[in-house]
Amino acid sequence: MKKRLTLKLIAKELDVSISTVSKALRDSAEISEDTRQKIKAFAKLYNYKPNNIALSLKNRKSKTIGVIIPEIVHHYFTTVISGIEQVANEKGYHVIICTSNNSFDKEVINMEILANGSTDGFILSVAKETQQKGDYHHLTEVIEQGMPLVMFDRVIEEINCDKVIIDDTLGAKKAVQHLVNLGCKKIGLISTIDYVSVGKLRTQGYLEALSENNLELNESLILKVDDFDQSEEEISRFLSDKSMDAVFAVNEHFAIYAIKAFKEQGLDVPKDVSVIAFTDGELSKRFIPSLTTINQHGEEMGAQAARLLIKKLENDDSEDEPFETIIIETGLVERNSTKR
Amino acid sequence: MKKRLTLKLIAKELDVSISTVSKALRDSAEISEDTRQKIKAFAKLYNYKPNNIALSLKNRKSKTIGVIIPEIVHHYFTTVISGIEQVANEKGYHVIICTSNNSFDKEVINMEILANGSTDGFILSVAKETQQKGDYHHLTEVIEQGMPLVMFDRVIEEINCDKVIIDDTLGAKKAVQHLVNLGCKKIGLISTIDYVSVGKLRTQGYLEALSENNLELNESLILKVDDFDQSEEEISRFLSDKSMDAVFAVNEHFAIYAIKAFKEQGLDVPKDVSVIAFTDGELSKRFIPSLTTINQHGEEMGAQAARLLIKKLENDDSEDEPFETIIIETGLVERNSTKR
DNA sequence: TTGTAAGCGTTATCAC
DNA sequence: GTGATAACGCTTACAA
Repeated sequence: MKKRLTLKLIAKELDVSISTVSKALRDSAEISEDTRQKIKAFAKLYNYKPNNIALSLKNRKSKTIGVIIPEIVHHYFTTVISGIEQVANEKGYHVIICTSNNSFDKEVINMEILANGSTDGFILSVAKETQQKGDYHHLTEVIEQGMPLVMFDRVIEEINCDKVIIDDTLGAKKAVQHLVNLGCKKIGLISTIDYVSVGKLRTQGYLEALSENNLELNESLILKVDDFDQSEEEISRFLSDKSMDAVFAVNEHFAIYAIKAFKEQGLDVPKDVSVIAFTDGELSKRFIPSLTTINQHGEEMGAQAARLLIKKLENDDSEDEPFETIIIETGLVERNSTKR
Repeated sequence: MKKRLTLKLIAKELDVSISTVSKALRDSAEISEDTRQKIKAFAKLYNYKPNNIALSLKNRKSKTIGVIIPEIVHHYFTTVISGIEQVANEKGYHVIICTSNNSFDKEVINMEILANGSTDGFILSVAKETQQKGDYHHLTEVIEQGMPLVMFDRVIEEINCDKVIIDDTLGAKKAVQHLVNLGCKKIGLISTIDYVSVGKLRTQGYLEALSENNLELNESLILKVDDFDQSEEEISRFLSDKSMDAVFAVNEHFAIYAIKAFKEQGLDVPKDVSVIAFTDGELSKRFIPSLTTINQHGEEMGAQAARLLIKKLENDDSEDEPFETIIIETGLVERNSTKR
C-alpha cells in the first residue's frame, strides 16, 4: 500500500520547506523558476493531489452541496438530481445526496450531520412527514447558521429561502383546459389528500379551470386518494358509473390505474374517455396508450436550484440579498391518452 | 448569523482549556464530575456539534462511502443506492453519489476527487466507455492507495477487489427455461452488443438454455441492439416475419418494444407470443400486459456491497483478507406477458 | 484534575 | 527566494 503523498513528504524528499512546496505548486512568483520546476516535476511524477479535507478545514468551505430528497427510487427526483449535478460539477462543486425516506427524523439527522462541515449549503425537498408535522426547526437552524438553503418542489412557504417550484395550479389548469378544448364536459379529478401541497394546488387548478370555462363543479367527480397502496381499488371504485368523458390525474400512476379501470368497464382511452396526467415519466412514454401529460422539467428545476445555491455561496454579502422564487414553467406533452 | 460553536469557544466561555472541554464531552474519567456536568450542559444548551471535517482530518477517515454509478436516472441503480444507503447509515457512514454519465473521463475525475480524503472507500459500477476502453488505471491506483473498492453489476474481472454481481447467465437461463416449460420452441433473443458484459452473459445463458433443452440455435432469431435510440425500429424490423412463439429481452424496454411490435403485427401477448424480460422495474409492473421478468434484487446488491466495503474498512488487517465475490440470486417474477 | 503541545494537511503572513 | 509560524477544529500523550 502506497502512502498518500503530502506536502510534508515532498518537502522532506526535496529538502525544502513545506511552505516552499506549497507555493511552488500554486505557481507563486515568490519561488525561483528552478525550484518551482523541480518541485512541480516531482509532484507530477508521484502524482501529488492535495487533500480535500485539509483544504476544507482551512478554507472553511467544502465545495460540496448537500441534497436531501424524500426518495431516491423515484424518476422525478433523479431527473432533478441530474440537473443539480450538471450545474454543480460545472462550477466545481460536489454533491452529497441523502434521502429522508419521507421521515421527519431522518431528514433532521441528515441535515445535522451534513451541516457539520461536510456541506456548504442545501438543496432540499421536504419529507411528507415534515409537511404534516409542521416542525421546521432544522431548516431555520441551518439558515441561522448562515448556510444557504434552496427548497424545490415540496417547499414550505413560511421558510425564508430561495425556492424553485413549478406552478402546480397553472399546470393543472393547462391540463384541464386541454381537456376542455377537446370538447370534454364531465371531467373527473384524481388527486391526493390536501396536506400534500401539490395535491392541494393541482386541485385548485382544476377548480379554476372549470369555473373559467363555466363548467359546473360536481364534487362526486373528485377523488382524493389517501393511501397509495390502496389507490388502484379506490380509483376503480370511484370510476364506476360516473360516465365522465375525461379524467385529470395528479400523477402517472393514478392515470394508469384509471385507464385500467376504464378498460375493465369496456371503455376505450382515448376514444371514449380522455386521460391526462401530471408528471411526465418513463411510464407515460411507454404505456399503451402513451399518456398526455404535464411535464415538470425536473432537470431544469435541479439546474436552477443549483444555480441559486451557488450564487448565494459565492456572493460574500449574500446576507442582504433578497430571496428568489423561481417558477419553472410546465409543458403540455401531447400523446395518445387524449383524443384529438 | 450565529457562528458555529467550537471547542475553543466553549473553553473560552467557561474559562477552561480546550482539552478539558474535549475530554469532558467525551466523558473522560479524567475530568471531575463537576466540570464535566458544567461543560456538557453548556454544550447542550448551545447545541454544540463537532466539526466533521476536523474529525476527518484528525482521524484520517471520513466515514463516508463514495458511490459511482453510470446514471442516476435509472430505476435499477436507484434501488442499489437505496440498499447502500440503508446499510451505510445503519453503520454510521454517509454516502456520496457521483454519476459518470457513462463517460470514462468523468469516472476518473470523480474517483480522483473523492479519493483525496472525501471518502474511505468506493462502491462502483463501471461506465460503458470504461468497459470499451479497457483502461482501469484509476481503479488500480485507488486500490494501491489502500482504499477498498467494491464493484457491482458491471464489474471488471481483471481487477482484484470485492464484487457483487448477479449470475446473469443463470438468470437468462431461468428466463429461457421458463419459456421452454411453457411449451415455447422458437424463442428469440433481444440483447445488446457484446462489449456490455451483461449483454454477453445473458446471451450465453440463452444459448445454454437452448442447448440444454435440445433446441436448435437459429442465429436469425438473435438481435443485438447497437444503438438504444434506434432500438424501437430495429426491434420492430427484427420481429417481422420470424414467427417466433416467445422472446427473451435483456431489459424492460426491449421487451416493451417487442410487445408493441407484436401488437402491430396483430399478435397478442401472451396468447400468441410470450415475452419475458431481464430487469424488474416500474415499467414491468404497470405495463399492460404486465411483464414476466427476472428480478435483479438491486436493493440487496447495494446492501451487500455496502456490507463488504464496511467490513474491509473496519478490519485493520484487511490487507491480507482475500477478496470476495458475492452472487445475488435472481428471481423469476411471473406476470402476464407469458402464457400459462 | 486540569492544561500544554503536537499533529492531521493545507495556506497565509511575516521574517530572514 | 526561502522558511518558520500560526491557524482551521479536533484528539491525545504528556506535564503540571
